[in-house]
Amino acid sequence: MPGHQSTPTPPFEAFKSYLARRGLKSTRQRDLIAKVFFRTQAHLNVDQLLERARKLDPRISQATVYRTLKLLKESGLAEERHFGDGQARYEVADEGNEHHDHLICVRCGKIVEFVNPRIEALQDQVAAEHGFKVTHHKMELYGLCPECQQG
Amino acid sequence: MPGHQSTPTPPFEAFKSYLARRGLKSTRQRDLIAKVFFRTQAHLNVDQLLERARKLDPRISQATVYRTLKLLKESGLAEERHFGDGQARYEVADEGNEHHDHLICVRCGKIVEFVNPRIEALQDQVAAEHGFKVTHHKMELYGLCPECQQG
DNA sequence: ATGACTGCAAACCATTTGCATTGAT
DNA sequence: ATCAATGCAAATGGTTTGCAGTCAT
Repeated sequence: MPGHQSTPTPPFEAFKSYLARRGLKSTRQRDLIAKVFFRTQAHLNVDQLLERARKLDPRISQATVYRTLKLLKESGLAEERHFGDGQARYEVADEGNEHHDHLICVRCGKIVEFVNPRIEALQDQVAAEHGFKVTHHKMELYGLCPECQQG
Repeated sequence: MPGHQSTPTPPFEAFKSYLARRGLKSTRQRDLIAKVFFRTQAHLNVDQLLERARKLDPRISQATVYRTLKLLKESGLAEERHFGDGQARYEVADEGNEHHDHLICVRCGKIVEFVNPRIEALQDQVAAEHGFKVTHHKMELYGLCPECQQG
C-alpha cells in the first residue's frame, strides 16, 4: 500500500466525474455555479453565490443554484452550515477528513475556521462515556472579533 | 458576602415576576403554557408543547405558544435549540450559568445533555488565540446512541 | 430523439404578524 | 375603561417542486 499522497483531483474535475458516475449531465449552468463556488473561499449563502454566478451569466436562476448546491453536497464536495441567521451557507469540503470548526463574530459576521485536535479527542471521549458512536459534530464559538471589540 | 445558596425561585414564579417587572399581563394561556413547559423535562418543539397545553385547555392557539416561548426566551428561562431538523426545540434554561451541550442520536432522535469543563476551557483558549471574546457557543455531537447501535 | 435540466412561479413549512375580539387590571 | 393578549388567517422568508420549454447526449 503506497502511502504517498497523489495529487488531489481539482474539485471541479471531481464534480464532473461525480456527475458522469451518476449519469447526470454537465450543463453550462451547473459548470458555472460549481466553478464560482470552488473558486470562492468564503461561506457564501445562496443569494451571494447566485449574484456571483449572474455576473458571468445573467440568466442563471436561483432554483438552479439550489439544485446544484444539493448535488455538490451529495458529492461530498460542499458542506452546508447554519450559523443561526436563518439561511444556509456553503463551503468547499475539506480534502481528506480534517474537520474544522468555526468562530463567528456576532457583530460583523466574520467567520474564522479552526482545527483543534484536543477538543476533537475530548468530544470522542465524552461520547464514548455515554455509549455514543459519533458520526459528525458541530461546534461554533460566537463572540466579538478583534476589530469589533474596539467599538 | 454569604456564599450559601438561597433556595432558587421556582421557574414559574420567576416568569410571573418577569411579566410583572415588564408590565405584562399574566393570562390563563401564558400561565398554562409556561407551567407545561417548566414541568416537561425534554426538548420540545412548538407543536409538542402546543399538544400538551391543549390537553389542559383545547382553546390554546399555536400563535400564543410562539409568543409565550418568545417571552420565556427573553426572560432567560428558556433556551432555543436547533438540531438540524428544521424546527426549533426549547429547554428550560440552566440555573446559574452552567452551560451544557448535546449528544443527539441521528436514528431515534434521543438527546443527551453533558457538561465538559475541559472542552469549555479549550474553546476559550482557541478563541483567545484568534483574539475573539466568546459570548456563547454551540456544540452538538451527532451519532448513534447505545440502543440504536444494535440495529 | 429522448430524457434530463432550466426557469418560472407556485407550493411548502416553520415562524411571525395584522386585526378584530376578548380579557386582565 | 383601557390597553394588552388571544385566535385566526394571512403574510413572510428560505427552500423545494411541478411543469412546459430547452438542452446535452
